[in-house]
Amino acid sequence: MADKTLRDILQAHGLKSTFQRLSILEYLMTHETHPTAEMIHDDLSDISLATIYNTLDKLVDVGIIIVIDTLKDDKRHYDYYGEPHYHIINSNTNEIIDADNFDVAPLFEAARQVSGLNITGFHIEIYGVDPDQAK
Amino acid sequence: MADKTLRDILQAHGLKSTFQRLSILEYLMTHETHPTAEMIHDDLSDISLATIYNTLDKLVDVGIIIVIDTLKDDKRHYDYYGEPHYHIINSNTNEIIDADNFDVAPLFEAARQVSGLNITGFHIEIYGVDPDQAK
DNA sequence: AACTAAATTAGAATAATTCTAAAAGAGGGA
DNA sequence: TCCCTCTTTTAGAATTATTCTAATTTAGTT
Repeated sequence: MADKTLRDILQAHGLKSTFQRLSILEYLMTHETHPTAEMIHDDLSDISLATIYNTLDKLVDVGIIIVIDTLKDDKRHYDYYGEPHYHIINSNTNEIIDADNFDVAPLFEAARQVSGLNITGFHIEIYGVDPDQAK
Repeated sequence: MADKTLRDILQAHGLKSTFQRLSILEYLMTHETHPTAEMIHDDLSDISLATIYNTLDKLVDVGIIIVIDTLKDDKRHYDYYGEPHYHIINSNTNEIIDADNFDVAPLFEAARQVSGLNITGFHIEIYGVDPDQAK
């Protein structure tokens, strides 16, 4: 992961580059674990927890990452959002799978028709269970 | 709203009928406000806040209602889930619109293909802004 | 190199939600 | 109808993820 690229991403969204932001962004881009603020802080322990939260908020605001807060653990999980995608959550394990094999255009159009709004984004979570488990 | 019907709904999901559960369920069925626990407690002030939370958890567990916790206000909102539907959120006002003009079957099939899971449910939030507002 | 607005930080504060343990109630059976 | 047992309700305390504060440091520009 070239440092240059990370700086470019931040700059493209109007964010100053700092050691902390570069580290956190790289962390999110290279981990598929959908971590919480605390999990990031455990691994990047030189960065204060306040900065972890501040930075995550900023990255969410500009759309670089998104929040997943529909898990049962009462914590916010974060996900690098380079390309739009949806989430499949295994209710047996709470594992989150990224997927993009679905065209959201018809859904956007349906939402526009109902609401009259300009659609700007979406959050989709699909829940499932292991096929051999009762529920 | 016949009391009988409310009891039937609870019973069909294996929940005992209590005055508190009947009141909270009726409240959710007759309000389109997607209330928080606190909002429900404000209106049903004879019911303790602990019971509001306990009951909401139970109703979510059996699938009678669902949680919406992707708003910016850091509170959980609850929604009667008589029929499956998705949510359109106006980012200017945080208003939540219920909509069902979209067939989720293709999305379920896509998710099944990717994950191999038995799909059990979904949460969809579509975000939009008023057309005449920049963003 | 200096300047200024923005970012970082430690620690305190907040507040939504959960927990505890005691009292009340629901529903089934006799 | 009256127990009986298990579940539900409750007030208030406890928890904890997240936010706030105010002082320090830093990034990016002149």
